Amino acid sequence: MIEELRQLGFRRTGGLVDLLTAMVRHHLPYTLAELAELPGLKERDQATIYRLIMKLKDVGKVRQLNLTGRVIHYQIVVPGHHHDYLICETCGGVSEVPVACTLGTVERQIMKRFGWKGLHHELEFYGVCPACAAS
Amino acid sequence: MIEELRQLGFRRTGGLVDLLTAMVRHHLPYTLAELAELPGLKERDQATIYRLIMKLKDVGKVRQLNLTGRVIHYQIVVPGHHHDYLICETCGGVSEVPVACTLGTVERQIMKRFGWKGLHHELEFYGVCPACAAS
DNA sequence: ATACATGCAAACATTTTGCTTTGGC
DNA sequence: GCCAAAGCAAAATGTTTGCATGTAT
Repeated sequence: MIEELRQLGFRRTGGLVDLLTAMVRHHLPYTLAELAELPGLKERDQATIYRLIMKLKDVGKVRQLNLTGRVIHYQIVVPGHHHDYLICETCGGVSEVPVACTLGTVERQIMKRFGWKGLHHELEFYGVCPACAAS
Repeated sequence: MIEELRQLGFRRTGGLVDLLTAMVRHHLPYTLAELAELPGLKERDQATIYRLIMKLKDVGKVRQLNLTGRVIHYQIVVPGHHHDYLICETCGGVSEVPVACTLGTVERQIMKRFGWKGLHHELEFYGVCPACAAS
């Protein structure tokens, strides 16, 4: 993957390697602050991580998720994988929806009928998780 | 509608009336800054609008949308209406998806099978709008 | 050698809160 | 008169940028 990025003008720096390693491990959404706490990134400046994330976003390797309004989440893009999210409005927890997503057809429909390009989507379900509902 | 809110402990203040009037007019998503520019709200303090929005959110009359990651949008809830959004990554424009949404069944499925309560969802399609694609 | 990446610090944009005054009930 | 809402100003939070230094190519 690093090789692929080098084709795109990236340098093989310690920061890039550490960041990709951390993000690929579970390919979950992370905030900038969470990334800076991950093993291998603890010593790195958040500004550095931020700039790497922006570059990876530009080439489509990272996707930005607006899950909460207060912090931005970032997730590594794994080809063939799609994610939808379940967010608890009480505890703020984020998990993935254990149900297949069927919006690909809608996406293609919009591109074809209305002339949009490069569509992708973000789907979040908000509510109260079982644990919070119990208490 | 004001009457309904009074049952919930709201006072019939000028701010509340002006805010509801502005938000109901087109029932579109607005940022706090945009709300403060709307007719009838120009003279009101943003903190006042903010606190009203929070109270309305608490009772389910307003929904928060995390469309961009940098600013939060708020939209009045109109029973029976549901909205999905098309967001241009180039110009930042927000429009509504002119296609019916079929996620209600998924929602019920998640509540039933996994024990979540009070689910609703937010769906955004991101891409490049026809106008930006042309230039 | 050169250009890009990094670290540190500061600038920015928004959201959120404290406190005093005003106004609804 | 009492308690909540409004207005003003400041604090808090998270994102983004400037600049000097280090490093990959």
